[in-house]
Amino acid sequence: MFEIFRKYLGDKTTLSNQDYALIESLCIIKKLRKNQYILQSGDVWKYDAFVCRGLLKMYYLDVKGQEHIMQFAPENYWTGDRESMDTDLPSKYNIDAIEPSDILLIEKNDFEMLRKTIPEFNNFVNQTIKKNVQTLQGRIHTSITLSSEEKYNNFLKQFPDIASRVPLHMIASYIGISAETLSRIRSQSAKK
Amino acid sequence: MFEIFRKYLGDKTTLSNQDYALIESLCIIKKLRKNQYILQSGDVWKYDAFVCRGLLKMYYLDVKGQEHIMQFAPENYWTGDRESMDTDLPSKYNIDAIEPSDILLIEKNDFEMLRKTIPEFNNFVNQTIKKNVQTLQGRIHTSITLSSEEKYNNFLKQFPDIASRVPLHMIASYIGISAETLSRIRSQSAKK
DNA sequence: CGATTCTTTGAAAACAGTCAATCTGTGTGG
DNA sequence: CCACACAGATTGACTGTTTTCAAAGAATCG
Repeated sequence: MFEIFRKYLGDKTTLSNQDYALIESLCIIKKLRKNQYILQSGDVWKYDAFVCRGLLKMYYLDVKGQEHIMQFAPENYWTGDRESMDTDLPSKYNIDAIEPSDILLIEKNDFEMLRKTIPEFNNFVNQTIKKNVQTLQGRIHTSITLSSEEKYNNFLKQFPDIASRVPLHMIASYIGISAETLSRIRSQSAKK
Repeated sequence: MFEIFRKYLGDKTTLSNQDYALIESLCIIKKLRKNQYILQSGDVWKYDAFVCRGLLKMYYLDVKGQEHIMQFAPENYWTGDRESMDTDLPSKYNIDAIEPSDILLIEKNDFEMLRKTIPEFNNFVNQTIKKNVQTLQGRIHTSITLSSEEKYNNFLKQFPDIASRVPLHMIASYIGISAETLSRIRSQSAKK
């Protein structure tokens, strides 16, 4: 299972076998069943999580028990609540597996150590953070700019793979509209 | 004017006079009149910009000519289009001054150099980026979770200073609703 | 003062949310 | 292997919210 992570890193960096050995020694392997949590609101998050296989979601549960999806994390994506990790405060969010998944966890301090000891790894992480910021900004942009229909089309364009793997109501939750509205939007679009 | 930046840095870091001298030598001072651009869509952004005085906004102009505000940057905030800077691609956004403003620009390469030569400065930048990520995530959270009224109240709580300095229609633009709707929401709230 | 920008208001239309019922497909246990 | 339960999707009717357009009132600035 580490092989997948190794391959991912190999695409983005040039690390020595020693580096890989060090990284591997710090990885905690976790196999998740469908619906299994890796974070529940109230817990403090202490890891960086890399998804090798499967699909997770991070979401907020409001007072009415409704789910608001902040992020989908398919294979080769990172997930976790950075805010909780950085502040050591309990998380507002939940993360669980939409599909049976394999993930790697690296403990916060180990991760920092890796960044300090392997400059290449650090550069790679900085790159990843930059991309992440771009993604977040893009989502804000679409959320204040686009109509519901445009948001949906944009989602399909941006995450075609995810769109076909998750139920419609989760896409609705992600873009911030009700499942019924999305269903109607989609049937309207189909007519054209 | 550098004094303001120095004070800001002093609050967050412990730098030597030498460090400050180096930083100052790379700062480009810019005074802006009201409505003056520092970035227009189509340009490539190449700086980190620190606001010493005044208030800027970063926004997207849609096909109808409507403004969608991505960020307000008052004194002691950073602004700029990181995406354009990181990718060297033309920006989609505009940045201009809502109030007469004084800003400091540090050229992208100089900024990187500072991060490499002054570890304290680098740590500080990393902290700032973390906070920025939290802010972005928080905004996504509110945008998919809250009603229009709640978004407005949340804005007032989060940015009371800005709320009193910008016209209502800019707040509306920032939270992603029409100016008329916000006007009505506000008069409703007043009744209670 | 005159011009511009900002805010408010009204009325109509478009849009989205809710609730409840039905339909569909899938998978599990008997 | 069937029947049933269950999760997801769709639809209708209704309600509530938001947008749009237009016009009129404030407020601000040179």
